[in-house]
Amino acid sequence: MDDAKRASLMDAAMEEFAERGIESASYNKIIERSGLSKGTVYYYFENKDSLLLTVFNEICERFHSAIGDLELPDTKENYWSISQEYHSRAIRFFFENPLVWRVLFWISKDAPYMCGQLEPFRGKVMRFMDGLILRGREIGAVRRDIPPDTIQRLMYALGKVMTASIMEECEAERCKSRQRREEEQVKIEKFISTMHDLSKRILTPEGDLE
Amino acid sequence: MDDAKRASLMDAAMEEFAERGIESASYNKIIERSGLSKGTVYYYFENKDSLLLTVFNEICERFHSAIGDLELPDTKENYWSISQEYHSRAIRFFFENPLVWRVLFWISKDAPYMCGQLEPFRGKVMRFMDGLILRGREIGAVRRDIPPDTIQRLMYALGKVMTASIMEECEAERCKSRQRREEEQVKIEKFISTMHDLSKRILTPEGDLE
DNA sequence: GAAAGGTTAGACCACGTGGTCGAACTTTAT
DNA sequence: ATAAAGTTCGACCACGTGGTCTAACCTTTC
Repeated sequence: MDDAKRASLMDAAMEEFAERGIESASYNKIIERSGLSKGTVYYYFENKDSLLLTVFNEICERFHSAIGDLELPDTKENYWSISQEYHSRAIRFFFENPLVWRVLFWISKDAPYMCGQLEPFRGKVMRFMDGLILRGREIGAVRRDIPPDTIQRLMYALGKVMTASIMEECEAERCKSRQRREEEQVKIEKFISTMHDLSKRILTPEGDLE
Repeated sequence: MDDAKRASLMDAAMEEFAERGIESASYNKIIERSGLSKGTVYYYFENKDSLLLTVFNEICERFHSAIGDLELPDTKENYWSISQEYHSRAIRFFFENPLVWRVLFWISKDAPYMCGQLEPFRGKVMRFMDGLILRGREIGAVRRDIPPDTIQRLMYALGKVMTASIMEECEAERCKSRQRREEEQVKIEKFISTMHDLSKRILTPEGDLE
């Protein structure tokens, strides 16, 4: 498929998905937005799901390359600095790609709808985080009295709520008082440390609480 | 409207909402499920939204009367016992009304769709929790470095993830090994204390961490 | 008993949806 | 130059949706 066409289709899909969510997004509307014809789009993507798969894959790759390589920690002390670095990179990426953030936000909501088809791609985005938590358990940085998958969900929920809060706040500020970029950076800085504090509090095993 | 008819409509609506979520629920399907005719239902509820409003109101009342009256705490020590009592009652209620849990789950997802029309009713369910957090701030039981509404969202997310986890777990156990009710109670007991521990960790102000 | 008002039933409508299809156009291979 | 393959187009279809409307049916009132 022609690069320009592909790009305009991806953009249209991202916008539609971001605005209306995965389930509510209309394939017809996406096609309309892209400026391509129905025949063309259907020629390459038999339905909305297969298009979503491609969009999601692209998102995952962008995210993955934005995070770069981070090694799993091998000591407790190591754990927290790596965890913080990860949070830091992730939040910065989302700040620079708000559309991606919204699409992921919706995907995490509508997840059951795709019935696990997205799992392999989700893996790319989440593998590190999942692995981090498991490793944390092994080296004693993460509590063991809560099942790993519950911990994972907790951390995703934490990330989601906190990121949504800070993004909304900055969005609002930008609208009304067009705050300077540096101020925003300070806020993000503080946000990251709050995130870090929270995840540390939640994860630390009983005995290690100071 | 006839009581029996009203009840069958409410049941149908609850089921449909619980299964498919608020947005995806089909008013047509609800009507069909209820066994009533289109004319009848439209005679009382002009659209899906107004039906949802009624359903939600009923849920709120049930929840509210299940929780009963709890006073807001006036000391730090008081705070945690009341908070735990609230969690305990809420989780027990949801365990006894899984359908209600699912509907609320969806509503919290699809909330923006109703554009705040549900707010006054939500108030009934959440007022105590919201008030508790604010009071906690005042009496120094809850940290002040995170805005109250972010804290609230955090606590809802925490409750949602944790409740979902425990309910899924019990559901699964029930299916495969038909575990005894007492075992389940023990699990719930443990779950409540974990919830309590988590919320305490998250909320406690910096200086007060032991 | 008849008129009036409240209630019920379901045929009907317009619309947006996902999806198909054949004809036309473009590119490539022979 | 011609045939074949690849691509594009948009009219078209069946379906489920929210919602309307009239004719009939009760129930109450006079």
